[in-house]
Amino acid sequence: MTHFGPTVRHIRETLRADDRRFSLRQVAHRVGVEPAYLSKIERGVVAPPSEATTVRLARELDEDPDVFLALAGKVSSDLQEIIRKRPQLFAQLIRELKEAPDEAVFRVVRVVRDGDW
Amino acid sequence: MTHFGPTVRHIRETLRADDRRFSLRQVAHRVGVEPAYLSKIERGVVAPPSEATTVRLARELDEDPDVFLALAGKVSSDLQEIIRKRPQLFAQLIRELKEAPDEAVFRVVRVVRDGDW
DNA sequence: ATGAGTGTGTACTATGTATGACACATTACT
DNA sequence: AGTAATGTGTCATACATAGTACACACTCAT
Repeated sequence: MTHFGPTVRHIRETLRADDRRFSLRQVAHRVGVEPAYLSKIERGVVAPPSEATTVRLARELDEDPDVFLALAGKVSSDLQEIIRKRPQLFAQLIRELKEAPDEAVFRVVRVVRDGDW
Repeated sequence: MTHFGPTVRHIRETLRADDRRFSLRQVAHRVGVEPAYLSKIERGVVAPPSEATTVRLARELDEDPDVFLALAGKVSSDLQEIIRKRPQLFAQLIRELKEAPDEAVFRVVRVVRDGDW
């Protein structure tokens, strides 16, 4: 959808600059997919991989899994599960925060984290 | 996954008690699917339908689409899109609220709604 | 008793998702 | 120069998703 493949490639090549262990083949091997497949992913020849593979790839490249999933057009299944347990409550909250500036959302996070519930 | 089919059947049959227009066939027709398919859905013979069909079904039965989607094991794509635009922020918020009691989440909703952002 | 309306079984299909396997040409070391 | 490692093209596949189409048997109101 967005830039998933090229972004992955860029990050990997940056890491590779000072560590030869970040060749496509070696990363593919550690992530547990075929090199040809990772090659296609990075060039956007195929759609981004499954959630599980995306997360392993993120970890391997030391990136935030939620960000990688977002780039891949997905939302972590554990977040989805939380929402599904109280759909009305979370739907309302998330839609309410749609237009709110980052700072406002973050303030809410802090309120919740430090709150006395 | 959960009770999607049987729940739909129960709701439809309740509506049907005082309105014959809520037969399986007629609802299927208005929703835009084959009767045989809706029959299988209600009995759980097949998985819940697509997001679009689930929402049309919810509307037809006068139920909350987000709740129906949750029963179907899904999360509305518009919510997912909101999350994907700021994955770290929303991931943090949602995980933080995972264990919070309903009242606490609702208080947050109110704070946001009435807030001066 | 009959014709309309009802729910369901069986069979089929089209498209998408998520990869694997292998061979090949190029480039990088030693 | 020769070997090792690298990225990629082509082909194939297994499974999931999201339904349609048709025929059949039953019920129910007229």
